[in-house]
Amino acid sequence: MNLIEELRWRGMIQDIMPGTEEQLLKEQTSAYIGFDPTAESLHIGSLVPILLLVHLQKAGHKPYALVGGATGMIGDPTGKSEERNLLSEDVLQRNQDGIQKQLAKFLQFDESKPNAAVMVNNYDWFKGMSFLDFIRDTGKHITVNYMMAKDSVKKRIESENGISFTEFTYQLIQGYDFYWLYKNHNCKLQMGGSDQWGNITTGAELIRRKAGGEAFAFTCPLLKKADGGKFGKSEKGNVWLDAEKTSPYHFYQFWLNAADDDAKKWIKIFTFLPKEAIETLIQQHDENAAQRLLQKTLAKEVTLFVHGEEGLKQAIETTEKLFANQSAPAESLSEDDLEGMEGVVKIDYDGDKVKSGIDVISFLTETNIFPSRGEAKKMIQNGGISINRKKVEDASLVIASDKLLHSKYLLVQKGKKNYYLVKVG
RNA sequence: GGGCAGAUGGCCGAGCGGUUAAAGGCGACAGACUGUAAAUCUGUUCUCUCACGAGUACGCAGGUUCGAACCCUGCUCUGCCCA
Repeated sequence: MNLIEELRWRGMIQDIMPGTEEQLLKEQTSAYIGFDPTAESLHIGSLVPILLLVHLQKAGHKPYALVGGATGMIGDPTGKSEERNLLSEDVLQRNQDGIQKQLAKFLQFDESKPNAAVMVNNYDWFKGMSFLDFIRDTGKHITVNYMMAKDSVKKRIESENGISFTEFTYQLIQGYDFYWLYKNHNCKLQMGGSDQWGNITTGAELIRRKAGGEAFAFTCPLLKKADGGKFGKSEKGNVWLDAEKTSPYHFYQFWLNAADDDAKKWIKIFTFLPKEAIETLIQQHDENAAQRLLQKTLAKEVTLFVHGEEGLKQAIETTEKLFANQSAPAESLSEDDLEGMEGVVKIDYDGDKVKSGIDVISFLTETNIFPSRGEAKKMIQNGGISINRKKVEDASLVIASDKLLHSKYLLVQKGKKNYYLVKVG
């Protein structure tokens, strides 16, 4: 299978410009994807573009990861119903640094290889450019009519909030990136999420008109969950690639909780398992879905890719302790089991209060598991709180020393999946 | 500069003098069911409170009224149209 065939089979191609496949077969091709520095860390939504670059590099082509230091200052109107707030420059700087660090982990930057990955930042070529230069040299090549026809712009023009000139120019700025990379790095291909199609074609158009060159592109579908929800959000919010922001355990849990239909799609996209292996897995899963073989494999592979062996090991260990034997009493967990649970929120609590006995509600608020007594009470009434795996039925329950595991721990559950280990000292 | 329309809880969106902490939907959280799924059903969803209750809230500032998200005045912002 060639690269495009492979990606097509994996469901990673949405739109593709004619000639792209031929170009990739013809020669080693340089290709780029841009990443917006909207946050300090990338999240799993950005994993798809990263994987595109990885596949590309594996196929012998040369990947360029572009960090949008300049475009991030403008704000992409794509998919946004209203004007965004601009990020301040120091926030941008911090975000760029964080993202660069992460990208470096996934691609091969070894310069002795001809297809070593390259990191670029579009701020480098925009910072010295004057407005007049830009509108004379670049703006002149693209008509406003062309720009307005783009979906992202059209929607905003029709909406009641309108679109600022700043965001309107976004596609030109991004288009210029493609042109610049074409000119300076012979980069002929741009990839991205399908929402980027409009911006990408502007760049290709610019290369055609301004340089008389030929450019190619393809996009991958934007992921949604089977229930229509946004991909990449868990109960905890965004799922980040940074272990500090989303622990390997929570990361692993995200994939483990994928719906069946999603798991079937995602395993193709997010793992490098070969076609036959995946087909076998899907078949096995259909025979016995309750085993969740697909989810387990998916979670394992992706966690390994992002967090490495050690992160995966910890994630699985914690998962097994917390979920494998749910009917087992909490007392069966050893001290090491409790201490070793990575990703579980650990809280220290005043031992004297437990010795003299404390009501659950005060306990839950003083440990900051709940911000207010009212909320804690409501959750107990809803049956959403367990302590040491026993559901708290009565809001007036008193916690005393006899509840402690190994005389110093309390395992608190908020809902089914949120665990807190309270260490009493 | 002129005219018109609009600004309601995380979002959408009703309300148009008292019964409105504000219908309905979405989202979110929890429970039951299950496979730590999906679908479904149930509960919760301004803040504080065990509770009774209290405090804030319908763009901002004033005013009319026993009483205003709803009426009046001024201001701010947004969209549309005209110059």
